Amino acid sequence: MSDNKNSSDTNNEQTKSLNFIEQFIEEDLSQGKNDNRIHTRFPPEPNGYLHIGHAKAICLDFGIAEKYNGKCNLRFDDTNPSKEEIEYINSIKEDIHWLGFDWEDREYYTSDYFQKLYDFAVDLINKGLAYVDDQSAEIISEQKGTPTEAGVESPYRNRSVEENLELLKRMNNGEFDEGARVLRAKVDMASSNMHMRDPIIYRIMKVPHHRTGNKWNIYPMYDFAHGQSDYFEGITHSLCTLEFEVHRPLYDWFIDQLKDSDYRPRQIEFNRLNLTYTVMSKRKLLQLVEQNYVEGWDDPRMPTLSGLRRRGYTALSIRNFIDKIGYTKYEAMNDITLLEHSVREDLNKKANRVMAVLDPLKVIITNYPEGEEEELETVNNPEDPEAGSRTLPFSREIFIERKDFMEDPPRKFFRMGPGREVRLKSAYIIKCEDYKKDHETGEIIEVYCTYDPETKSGSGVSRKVKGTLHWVSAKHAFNAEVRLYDRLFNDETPDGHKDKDFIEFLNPDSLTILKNCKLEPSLKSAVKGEKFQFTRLGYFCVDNKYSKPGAPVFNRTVALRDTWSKIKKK
RNA sequence: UGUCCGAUGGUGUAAUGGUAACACAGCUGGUUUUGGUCCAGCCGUUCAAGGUUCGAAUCCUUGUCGGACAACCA
Repeated sequence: MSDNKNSSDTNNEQTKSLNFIEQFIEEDLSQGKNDNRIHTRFPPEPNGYLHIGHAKAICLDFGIAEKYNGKCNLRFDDTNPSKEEIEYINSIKEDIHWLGFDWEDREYYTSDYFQKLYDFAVDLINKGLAYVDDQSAEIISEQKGTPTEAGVESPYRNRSVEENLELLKRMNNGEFDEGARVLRAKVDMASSNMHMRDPIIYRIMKVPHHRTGNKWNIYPMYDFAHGQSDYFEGITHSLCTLEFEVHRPLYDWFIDQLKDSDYRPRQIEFNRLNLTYTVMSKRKLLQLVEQNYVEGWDDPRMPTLSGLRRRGYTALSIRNFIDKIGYTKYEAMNDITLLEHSVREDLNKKANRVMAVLDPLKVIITNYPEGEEEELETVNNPEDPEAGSRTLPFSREIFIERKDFMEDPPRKFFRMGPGREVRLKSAYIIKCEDYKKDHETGEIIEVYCTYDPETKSGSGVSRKVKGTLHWVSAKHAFNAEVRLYDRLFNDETPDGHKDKDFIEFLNPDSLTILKNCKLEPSLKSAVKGEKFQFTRLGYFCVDNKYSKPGAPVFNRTVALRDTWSKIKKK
């Protein structure tokens, strides 16, 4: 099964209304801006793994380029060598490809532009638009003012061009300690926009960079690098999240000093992805990893792309989900059930149905000849005729799900109980004649049934019975580990409480490991990443970390919709 | 007491001056050898008040509520 197969879902754009970004772009196109060229970029910082919120940006950046016959660059925003690692770069590239996008040969790094940015800084100094400030971070911060009060100008603001040039050179030579001096743009300390109050554009960091080594002792701030990098790359539309809206005037100010034509990237901000029952900030995800609340960035409970992939989510289901939630300027909270719906929708069409009993209860069919066995045919996927069929071994002793038997069942329980008849899926109708119980513990040990040989599946003889159960032949089943995942948090907005830390809302039952599951023999050869529907239970995927050849470990991606559990609650 | 940005069912989006639509969730019921899938049905006078207009979710004004902004992070 391929994750990246495009279905018609992604191709019905002609009937779909444009989002506000596409509208802006089509306006620009109709006005002939940038010679009708469309060029976007996805600019991650390589300081963590990509999560589903990044996927929203990726789908937009690459999607817009695809839709309008343009290009999308991948650019690593690597301006802070103290936080960034090559491991992250590799995972980011893998995740983008997995989602089904490609940047061809346009893999760029902000560090590629360090020299150009430095030259631009020198240029600003020469124009009297930048200065070296000798004050400490604390003092600079105090002088910045507040959103309602203007800041005050630094005493170093009007140094001579020569002195500024000299000091910048010495900063970069490593002659000063980290934090001793910074380079600031000379904009407006009284601006109502805090970002315009003489922002810091270079700081001293005596840290080797993963690409430039020890060449630099000063590194540009993000705000001094990002907009210009877009400009250097000829980006026409810089799409980013809402919080950068207030940065836009500063980016424009820098480009004003830099540009030599009418061209300038147009920044458009959209809402970030928020999901119920999870957290999305990289800082918080990093905390979950570092403090071992999860097993790593790719823990199947994480909203990271590697986590979702390991959980069994398909790339298409994530893309469809993102398509459904849309892009607006309203800070929305998206219901996780829509993501779950998207993966069920995709897997329903693609995943073969198989027999797996997670909590086994033995059933002995007393009138089935001892030692006899037969192969019963079963359809692989009723939603996909192409999927064909296979056979299932059947014999006198089988396992059913413990929950499918009740000693004293209520009226609406359509499963097995004393004297009741149920169908075994793709096999026979059986009737419960008796059962053995451990009176100490109350545990049901075995159930004794008779089968009706006339009711074999496909024989045409079928009485109406209310329930159909999944099962595996005891003799042919093999034991496997199955991991049931639930939501990582039991609160809708774990990081939305002012007085409580999000860690307090961790769901203690987010992972249940079952070691004694009975699986049909065909599953023995399942390969890493392969996806199935365990009949009546949910969608499961072969774990790519713990599985061994011949000994697959299964992750539950998502349970099937469960009407019975709702009836039970009433 | 600042600047910027928002507000349409429980949730997310659409309607771009002309009958408020779609999806998810929830609730009914039907089909079913998965209590799955599928099918049918139910669930909103668009934050408020004024204005413009034959006509306003849409345009204007004022207000209310929410978010962002004061890292040598990105």
